[in-house]
Amino acid sequence: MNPVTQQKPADQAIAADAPAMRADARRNREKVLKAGRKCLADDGFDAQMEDIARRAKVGVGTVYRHFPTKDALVDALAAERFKGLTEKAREALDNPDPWVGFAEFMHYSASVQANDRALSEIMGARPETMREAADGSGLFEPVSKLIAKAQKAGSLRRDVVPEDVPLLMCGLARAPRGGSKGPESNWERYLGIVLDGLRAPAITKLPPPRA
Amino acid sequence: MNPVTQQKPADQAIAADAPAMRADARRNREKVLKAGRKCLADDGFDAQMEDIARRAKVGVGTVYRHFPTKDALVDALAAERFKGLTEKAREALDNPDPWVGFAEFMHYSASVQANDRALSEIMGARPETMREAADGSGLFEPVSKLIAKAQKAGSLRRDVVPEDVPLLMCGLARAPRGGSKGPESNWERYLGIVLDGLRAPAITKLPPPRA
DNA sequence: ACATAATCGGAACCTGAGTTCCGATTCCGG
DNA sequence: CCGGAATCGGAACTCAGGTTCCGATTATGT
Repeated sequence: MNPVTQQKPADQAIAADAPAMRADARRNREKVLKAGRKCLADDGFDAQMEDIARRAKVGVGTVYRHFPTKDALVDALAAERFKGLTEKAREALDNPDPWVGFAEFMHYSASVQANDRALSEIMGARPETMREAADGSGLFEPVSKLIAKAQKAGSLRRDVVPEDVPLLMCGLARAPRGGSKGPESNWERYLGIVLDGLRAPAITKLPPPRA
Repeated sequence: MNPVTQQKPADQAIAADAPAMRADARRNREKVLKAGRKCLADDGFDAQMEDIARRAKVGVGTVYRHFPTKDALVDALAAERFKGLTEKAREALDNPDPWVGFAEFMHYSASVQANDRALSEIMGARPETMREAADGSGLFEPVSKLIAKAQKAGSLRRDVVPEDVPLLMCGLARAPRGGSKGPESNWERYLGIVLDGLRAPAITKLPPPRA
């Protein structure tokens, strides 16, 4: 209504680098991030802002000063995790054995999700957020190379395409919490099965990927 | 406070068979069930009671008369689905080729989940409900036999145990909604990979299953 | 057709959780 | 050491969505 009403910058986190952010502010920002990591990892998206604030020993208001929205906080932390994935994918590219590199990446990816419920929820139920975070961290490129390399070496089945990766990671995302409740689950068994399914030569013929 | 306060029968659906339920009541019950199926399939657990009521052309009160709680309704419908799975597993046992029978069961399981968001959410995020529904429908037994048979025939890897099935189904649950949003996703590709991973002989050694 | 009781419908209520607001507090340059 | 500005904290607000309530409606036995 008011002509000067300004939109909230659509969910972005408040700049962390700010030319001159007061020292206590930066300190609190870190505390919020750390608390957020822990709470979101434990309770997933259900984690409550108040819990995060309490754990950070800070008022809710402070949390909101740094992250205008719960989603903003979640996104920020998701971005962190994806950066980690991307880094790992790059490292894996250096592995002399392309298959081992690929497998290591998958293992890392699964284990991260097993320890971070929020991440696994994003992977499994929020394609939007996931796409953004993945793009933002440039995950696609190293993963594509990883796949191409392993296929050229003849160890990865020929019919998987880079676009399958989100799908695979989603499956992995779900598995961790499958049967039992403990954070320690049987995800490594599941991963083992999927990896064997990804080896060359393929037996089951896959339908063509849908855009 | 009042000494005669009576507890709500802990989430059970109201008996459907009732000795003498009024005809319109039974009719409405059906309408609610049908609407519930559709809404839950589309929106998962987020489906709203009012939407269900509206779709059933009925008031919310009526929904609550038949199902004292949203969970009760969800449970009731989950039970239906699990009954279907169990039936399919029994049929699969009759297949002359144990591997084909097993694969068919997995395919059915995945496709049901691809078309029912609520079911896939239960599989992926509510071990409790899932366990109950599975036990209630006796799913475990035919599945165990299916596995044993396929292993004896030498087509299914030796190191999978019946307890892995929930895990596998969870992964399948997640995959459907992986990358894209459309109800039609690439789940069949994912299933193909997992099936190949389940074939004998195993390559990757799986860690022992955790209770 | 009538009485009675079960059933219906949907407005109103309640709770939980994200978000806003503003007086109190803390930082930092002069 | 001071003053102003940025930051903090947490009470209060808002809103969505599950659940309850009760007068109106409708089915069923006689």
